[in-house]
Order: sequence, then C-alpha cells, then structure tokens
Amino acid sequence: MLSEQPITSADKTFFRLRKDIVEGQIASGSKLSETELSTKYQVSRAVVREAINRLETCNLVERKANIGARVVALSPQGLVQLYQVRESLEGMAARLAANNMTDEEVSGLNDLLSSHFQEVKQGQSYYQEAGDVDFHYRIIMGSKNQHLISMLLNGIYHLVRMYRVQLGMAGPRVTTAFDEHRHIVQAISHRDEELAEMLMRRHILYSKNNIAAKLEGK
Amino acid sequence: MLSEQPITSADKTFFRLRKDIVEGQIASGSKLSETELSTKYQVSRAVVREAINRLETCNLVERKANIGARVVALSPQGLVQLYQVRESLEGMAARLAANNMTDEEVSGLNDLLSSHFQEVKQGQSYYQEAGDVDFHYRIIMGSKNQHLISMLLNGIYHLVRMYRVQLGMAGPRVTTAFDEHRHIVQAISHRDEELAEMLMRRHILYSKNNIAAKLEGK
DNA sequence: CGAGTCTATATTGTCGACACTTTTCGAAAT
DNA sequence: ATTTCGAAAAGTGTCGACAATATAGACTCG
Repeated sequence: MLSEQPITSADKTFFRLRKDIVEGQIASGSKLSETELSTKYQVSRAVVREAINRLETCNLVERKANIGARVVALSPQGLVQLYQVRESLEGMAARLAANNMTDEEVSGLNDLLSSHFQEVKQGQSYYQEAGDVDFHYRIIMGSKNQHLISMLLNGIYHLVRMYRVQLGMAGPRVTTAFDEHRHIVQAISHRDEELAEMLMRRHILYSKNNIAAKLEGK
Repeated sequence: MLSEQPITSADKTFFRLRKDIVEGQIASGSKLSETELSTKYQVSRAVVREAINRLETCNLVERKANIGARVVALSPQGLVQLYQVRESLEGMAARLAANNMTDEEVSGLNDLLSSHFQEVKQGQSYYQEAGDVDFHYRIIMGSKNQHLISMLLNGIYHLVRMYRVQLGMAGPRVTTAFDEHRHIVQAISHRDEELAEMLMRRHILYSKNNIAAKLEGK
C-alpha cells in the first residue's frame, strides 16, 4: 500500500533499522554504532551510514559530526511539540483534501470507513492501528501537496508511530476515534474545507491528550 | 548568526553545492553526476554522496536508486504548494513565538526592526534580503518548537530562497514588507497569538502573490 | 587524593577499487 | 529505413582499508 519496495541494500537496512527503532527493539536514546550494525546486518559500513542518514531525515536519530548517531529520546515535551505540528499539518491536509480529492477517492475513503465499521463491530480492535494509519494516509495523499505529503510521511509519521507503539497505544479509543473519522469523511464529502480542518485538528488533539494521559500515568 | 560552521569535508561540499543550486549556478532540473562533482570539488565520491543526501533532505534535489540525483525543477504549481505549507508553518511559528519568546528576544526583534528602518530610510534596499531572512529566522527560532524549526530551516527555507533568487526578487516590496514586519512584531510584543499568526499568514500570502506575478510576467 | 595530561583504543570520516545497473550506440534482421 | 538485440560505456551501489577525530584509561604532578 505504501509501496516502499526495497531496492538497494541500503533500503533494506534502512527499513530494518527503522522498524527496530519504532518498535523499541533498539532503545530510544541509545547509540548507533556503525561498525556494530554493519557486522550485525552483514553489510558494509557505507550501507549503514546511508541508512542512518535517512533515519536522520525521518527525525528518528540525531547525528553529530565525529561523534555518531543516537536514537531520539522520547519526552513529554517532545510529544507536545510533535503533535503541535501534526495538528497544524494534518488539519491543513484535511482542508486541502476536501478541495482536491477526486470523487473516486472520496468514495474509496467511505468504503474504508465501512470496512472499519464491520471490523469494529466484530470486535477486531487489533486492526485499528493499521486502519488508522491508512485513514490518515489517504487524506494526506488527498491533499495533493507534495511538500505536505513529504513532511508528514517522511518527516513525522514514523516518529508518531514510535510514540504510540512504545507507550502501548494498541487498540484503545477505537469507537470514539471511529466516529471522529466518520465526521471528517462527511465534511470532506461535502467539500467543507473549514469543517474538515477543524474536525481533523480536534481529532489529533484528542489523540494527543489520550497519549499524554498514558504518559502521565507511567 | 545561523552558526552553520563547516566541520567535515562533506559539510563544506554540501554548503558549496547548496549555494550553487540556490543561486542557479547549477541549473534547476539538471543532473548531478557524482563522479563529475567529485573531480570538480577534489573530494571523493563518498563525500559527494553524503552532500547529495543532505540536499535531498533540503528538498533541493531528488534522488532515484541506480539512476542519480537531479536538481528540483521550479514551477508555478510548485511555488503555490511550497507557499501553502510555508504560510501554515510560519503562521504557526508566529503564534508560538508570541507565547514563547522571552522579553529579551522580543526587544531584540524590535531592535532589528529599528535598524531596518534606518537602512530603508537611507535607501539601502539591497540589504532587504538578508534582513528579511533574519527577521523570519528569529521568529521561527522564537517558536521554541524543534520540529517546526527543523521543517522550516532544513526543509523549505533554502527552496524558498531558490525561488526568490532565481526569479529576481532582490529588493522590491521593501517598504510595504517593512510595515508588515512591524505589525507582526507589535502583535508578538502584545503577546497576541491570534493576531500574530494572522498577520504572518497574510504577509506570506502577499509575498507569494508578488512572486507569482513575476512568474506570470516572464 | 584529585586534577590534569598523555597515550592507547575505539569510532567516525574519507578514499580508491570493484560490482552491479542503466544507458548508449552500433550491428543485424526484417 | 526501422526495429530489435547485444555489447560497450558510463554511472551508481557496495566494499575494505586508511586517516582523522574522539573517548577511555593510566600516569604524573600538585
């Protein structure tokens, strides 16, 4: 679906590393040793370096010259800042999507919603994460703004996932989130830009509060 | 001021390439040959590759596996999309800056404005570009949001400069832009978030219209 | 005993060579 | 003359080795 097909060895290494970081197999804040990773993954250091460069573009690691790369540290204030920009950008995406999505894309979004409804009704809440990502993904793509798409998908989305996964956000908030999704799609169907933006911003704000509450409770 | 001090050879190559691209010495749309650049700049291909990777992060070049990198092509619709996100992000930056800048930073901003006024009064409009960049830079930094700062400074600012430079935006619109700057600073001084955001968005919208007009006339 | 310095070690930065892919160009067949 | 195939050329991807820098530890001096 996201059509991220690995071609080169650096691609594969990048995807493996990204997965390990997002899912916490490589601890946040830990150092990424080029030599260590090259022996672990059986590739040259040049490949690992390329992969780390791309991880830096994703904001998943931070590199310093002559010192090395570290996985980003997760923090409450980092979460707040991340969701501040996410709210603004995805709100904008919803507004643009209300304008720029084709009728076919809108009806496809409605179909997606229906299938989610079936799954939720049958209690398959474990599908929620992938479905949620897909929902947001389609609206982001629907904005048809290349810079916005790049910033969200390359720049912050994997970091958002990292927060969600590592704070154990698997499954809750299914039903209310579903209703929020439904209203957003309605607004887009009616080509109501302002409402679509407002509902999306609110949706993401709720999501942030939900995560922040978990983060407090820890 | 921007404290971009080159450390490694890759840094220097990156800065040189970025300058050449932004200022048009390397034509937009042209191919970047690794071997060619490595002989031209007297560095190894690994260094050039690293530099090109960073240029890709800046959205100044596009890379494809096994094919190579090309300088981005400038287009009217690209400009529109770029300024759409810029308006949203810098509007947000102004809003956050109204909240998060210290009193010292605000007074520093006022000082900057005064010195611009002196220069404008003396007809030194050629300083406008650097001054404009500095003005926006301070407000972006004043947001204190690391993701927002990174997206604007690493993600789109050099591309904005590329459009401006290559379309010959050196100097016009000085006096009106100065007034717009002044009003934005007033709003920030009064800690009026909403007004600051609105004025900044409008300021950038005007700027876009100005550039688009030049682009039409060509 | 602590602070500072110097050496040894480990890690990152850079390089040139080789492997693989893409493109180019010419020859052959229709 | 046009199309197709294949070999040569050019370019990117990957590798291991060396150079430069940072870190850790021992040693000296106060």
